[in-house]
Amino acid sequence: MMQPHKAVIGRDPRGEPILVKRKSLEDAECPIARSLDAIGDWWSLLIVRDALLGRRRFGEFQKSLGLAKNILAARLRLLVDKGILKPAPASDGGAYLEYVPTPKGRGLFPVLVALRQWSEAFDEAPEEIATVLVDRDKGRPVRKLELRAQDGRLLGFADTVLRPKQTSVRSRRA
Amino acid sequence: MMQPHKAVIGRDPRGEPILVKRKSLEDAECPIARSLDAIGDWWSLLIVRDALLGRRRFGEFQKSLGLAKNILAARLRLLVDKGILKPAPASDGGAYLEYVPTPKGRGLFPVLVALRQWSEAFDEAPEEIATVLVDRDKGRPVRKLELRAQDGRLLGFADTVLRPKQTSVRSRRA
DNA sequence: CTCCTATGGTTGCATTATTAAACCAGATTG
DNA sequence: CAATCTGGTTTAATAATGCAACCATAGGAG
Repeated sequence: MMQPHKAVIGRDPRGEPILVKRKSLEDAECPIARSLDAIGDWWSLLIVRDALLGRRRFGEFQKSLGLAKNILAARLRLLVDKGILKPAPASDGGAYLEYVPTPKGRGLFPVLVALRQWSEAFDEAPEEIATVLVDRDKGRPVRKLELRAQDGRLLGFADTVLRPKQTSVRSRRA
Repeated sequence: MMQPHKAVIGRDPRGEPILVKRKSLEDAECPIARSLDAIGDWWSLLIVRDALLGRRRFGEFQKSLGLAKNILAARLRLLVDKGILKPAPASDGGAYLEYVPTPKGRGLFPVLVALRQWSEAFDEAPEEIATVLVDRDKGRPVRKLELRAQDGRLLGFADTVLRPKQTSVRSRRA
């Protein structure tokens, strides 16, 4: 069985095994690092995207993404472990599991929208993008994501600042 | 018994075997896949985060992130290639390069905010998150990112739909 | 029931990526 | 001009990925 974050990376001069984790970000203080620890690999977010588009079954994901089946199996296990997908018996009475996004999984929607809009704005070949995200009611493209202050002012990157939380005597990393 | 398997997928002009490479997503039609092709690995987004926080130099990134120097060098090259960072002579007159975010790099700000807010909302140990993103003027936490329709209605995941773009008559590639 | 096929994986193994550490060149300091 | 700092590259190891083979279960045909 795979042990994702532990490995012997070598022996010291006395032959002692040196045990080191693959860099894991799960106990970082930075929330961005923490989120990347859950979904920061090549495939996880794409699986979540597919799940939010309504795909549910192993074969659907595999066909849609074209990734190796062992990798897909490992990723699905990870996403289930992290509470992003939940396994459920097949809704059509079939014999196999379905993988359904949890609220935590649906909570990634803004992340996916942000990535989409970044591509739309900065990609070098935007004409190759095949889809548009539209408002279901009116069928018109959505606006860009907006970040606002509590009083409603629209905020850009330069209008924000990262402040240490005051709850404990932690050293600040950023 | 299984035959020894060689993952040779072709031959280059000199007859050397072309071997399996990592999947590239750069010509996907999905803009999320396209963005992940640029910044979808373990470290790139964290480097961008650091750059947006004002870090500029190789040593600053390395100390902050704690990643191997060869990996950092490779990632910086990649981010420069993708137009996310731009190398510039050191602003303090020193001899080395600085890596400065371009507009495309600053355009990742909403992605970083979305990831941060996802952690804040769903992380199992949110008390370990050390910082808050605040409005610079008032010093108060920002609101959650908002997705709106063109007429201003606030949109959730279920209020949107992905629509195929109307493509030109000509290139209807399979 | 047996054979055949489809689905949903696991296993084996070659290749690639990541890592820590050693090394190195140019710039800065003593 | 030696020592040290900065900014990397090289080396050698482990971990992750990709692909095809293999397997287990379910359903249908004969």
